[in-house]
Amino acid sequence: MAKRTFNVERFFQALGDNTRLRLLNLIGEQELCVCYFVEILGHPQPKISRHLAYLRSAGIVSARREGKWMHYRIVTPPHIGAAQILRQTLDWLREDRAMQADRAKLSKACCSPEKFTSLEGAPLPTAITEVCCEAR
Amino acid sequence: MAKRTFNVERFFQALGDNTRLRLLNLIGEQELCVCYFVEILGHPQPKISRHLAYLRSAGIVSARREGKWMHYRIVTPPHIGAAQILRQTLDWLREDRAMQADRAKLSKACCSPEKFTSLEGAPLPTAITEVCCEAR
DNA sequence: CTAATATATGCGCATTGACGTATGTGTGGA
DNA sequence: TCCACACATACGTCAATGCGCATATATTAG
Repeated sequence: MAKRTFNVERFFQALGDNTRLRLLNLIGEQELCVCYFVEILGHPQPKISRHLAYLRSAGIVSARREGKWMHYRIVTPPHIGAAQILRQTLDWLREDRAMQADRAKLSKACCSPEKFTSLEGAPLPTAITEVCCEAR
Repeated sequence: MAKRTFNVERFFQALGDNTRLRLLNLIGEQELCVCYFVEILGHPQPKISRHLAYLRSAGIVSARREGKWMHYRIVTPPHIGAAQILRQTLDWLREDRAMQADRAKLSKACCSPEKFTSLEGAPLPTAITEVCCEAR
């Protein structure tokens, strides 16, 4: 399914879109299902889905199905250079105001899911579960 | 002329094209004039020029006129994150076979300009002059 | 089997990007 | 002043991309 040969052009092209950068920023070190992206970014679901497909075709994320939900996580690219660049990009995003706001909203959604009716029944992200909810 | 506000999307989009990566690889730490790109890459001059303009619009390179020649060099982006990513990208390119071949061809063109009639009279690159010709 | 939910994909449209070809612009030499 | 040279830009074309909207697919519940 996913492209076999890692493509440098495709890699950078995938990073050349703000929506996709926001998605990557939200995923971070965890595994997230699509409904969170839709809720946090406030964009129509097909748009989110297509951007995730783009990231997948570029070999930057992978998808795992769990029942009705699709979980996305960041994949370490086969090339060391690309891996370093991806990590550095994520570090860079972490310092951005708007990206921080996105992550804060995600934390809130995980800790207080009652305020996000669209997320009722949605599986919690992998790592955020502890990070976020143990802190309370 | 060049875009005032550094744009992250534009930055990555600029890196998402092999021709532009080859140009950046050729420039490296030096200053090169357009005729070298045309000669080494073997692409039509307008194509090279347009890609250089793209890189310039993305704030990745800057141009300096010296007589008839335009010298291009890599600019350090204003954002630390972007600067690191750009440097890492250049390091990554350095390890690529095809990119090494490009640089080798450039060295040859500088050391033996008599074999590259299109480069007669062209100003030598800034740093390659010593690096390449002192070694012989 | 049917319905509902979560997600993916098809379609039409507008924008951008890459390319070749032709032409414009700036500079120095005759 | 006119020409040659180095480079940039305009134009037309075609492919890729992004988007909204509608619809298809997969899975689970009933």
